[in-house]
Amino acid sequence: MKTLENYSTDCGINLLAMRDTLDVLGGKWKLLILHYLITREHEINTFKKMEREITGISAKMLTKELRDLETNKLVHRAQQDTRPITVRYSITPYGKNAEILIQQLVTWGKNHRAQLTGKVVL
Amino acid sequence: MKTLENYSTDCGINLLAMRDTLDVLGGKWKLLILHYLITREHEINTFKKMEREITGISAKMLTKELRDLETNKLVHRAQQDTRPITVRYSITPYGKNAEILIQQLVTWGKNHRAQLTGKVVL
DNA sequence: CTGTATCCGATTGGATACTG
DNA sequence: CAGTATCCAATCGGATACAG
Repeated sequence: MKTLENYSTDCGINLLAMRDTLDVLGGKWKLLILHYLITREHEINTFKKMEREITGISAKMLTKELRDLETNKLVHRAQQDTRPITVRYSITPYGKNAEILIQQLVTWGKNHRAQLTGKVVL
Repeated sequence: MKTLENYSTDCGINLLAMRDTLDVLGGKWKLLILHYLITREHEINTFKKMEREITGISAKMLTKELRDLETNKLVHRAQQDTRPITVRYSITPYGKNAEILIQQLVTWGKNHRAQLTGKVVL
C-alpha cells in the first residue's frame, strides 16, 4: 500500500485518501457491481445471474472484479454445496458504506445529463 | 451519448447515471485534477505548475484530461497574452458540483485505510 | 454452474524529442 | 511555457475453449 511520504506536499492526506478510493473502487465495473449487490441484497445473486444482468461485463472481468472486492471485504463469496456448484455473492456490512458514494455518483450523473440537455437540476 | 434503451432492465436509470459519471469523471486523474483546482481556486494554476504538483502525471495525460474536463464544462482554460504563452486553468462554477463527490471519496478512502489498520472510523 | 487458460487485438500511458 | 508527435511497453479486456 502507498504511504503518505510520497504525497507530503500540501493537502497530501486528502490526495492519498482519494487515490486509495480510486484504487479500490475505480475502474469500469467495481462500483456497478457494488450497486448491483446493494440493490439486490435480499435476492440470491449467483455468478451467472450477475453475468447476465450486469450489462456488458464478461466472465473474466466479473471474476477478477469480484476477487478484488472480496479481498477488500466489500463482497462476500459463499460457495454452495450443490451439484453443479453454485456460488452466492452478497454485499458485506462494510461494503454498504459505499452506498453513500454510489448515491452521489447517481445524483451527479443525473444532474450532468440534465445539464447537457439544458435542464439544470440543482 | 448513451441512451436509456440499453439499460431498460431494473433500475436502469440509476445505472445509466452511474455510467455517465464514470465516463465523465472516471479514470486515474480527472477527480484528482478537479480536486487540485477546487482547493486552489484562488491561485494561478498554469499547466507547468499542475504538472509539477500533481504527483505522477505526465504532460500527455494532463493535456488529455484537461481537454476532456474542458469539453464537459468542468474546467476553464484561459490562454494569456504573454511571451512565452502561459495558460491558466480554473474550476468552473459547474465544476464545483464535483466537490461533494470528491469529499465522499476522501471520506471513504480515509475510513477504508483506518479499516485496514484496525481502527474503524465511522 | 463457476470458473481458468490462452490467444490476441485494442487501449493506456510513459519517455523522448520536437514546435510555436 | 504549453503543448504535439512518435515510439513502444504494459495492461486491458473480449472470445473461445476447456476443467472441476
